[in-house]
Amino acid sequence: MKSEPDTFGIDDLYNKPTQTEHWDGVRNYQARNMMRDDMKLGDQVFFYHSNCADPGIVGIMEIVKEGYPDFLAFDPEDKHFDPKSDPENPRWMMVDVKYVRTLVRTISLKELRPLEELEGLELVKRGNRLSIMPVSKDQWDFILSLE
DNA sequence: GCCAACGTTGGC
DNA sequence: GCCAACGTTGGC
Repeated sequence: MKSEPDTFGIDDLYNKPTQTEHWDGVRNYQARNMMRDDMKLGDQVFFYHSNCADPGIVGIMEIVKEGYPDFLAFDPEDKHFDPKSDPENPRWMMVDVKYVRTLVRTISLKELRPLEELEGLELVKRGNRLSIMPVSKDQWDFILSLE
């Protein structure tokens, strides 16, 4: 899962009282579908810092609440408000994530991109802008072995 | 700040 | 249903 560290980084999650936060503001159908259908309680997730000096994987989180309506979409005052979503028929979903740990170092996109083992990883595909993407068990283990 | 890549919107 | 216009993402 990607987030911009200037907006909400791994340290912000760490500093939450319960080290837990809802992953709000996702307004992309593919990403929504993954939160709604694929992410299960206890699943581990990489925290990725995007749009910053050194984009890459910085930590690990865990799903502590499965997909439910993104209530910010209902709030006209909120920047993520979407008039087409309402409580009767919510268009956008989110999950709750909990901090697990920060990696001892950032595993940068630059470093991951050329690795043969990660061919097929969504993150390193050209032009990828998805903010949530799947990682296979093999890819996960391999990436962590680089830490 | 630039710009390529991509998703969404809306006229037709 | 096509596709041009537009807005956004995110690496660099």
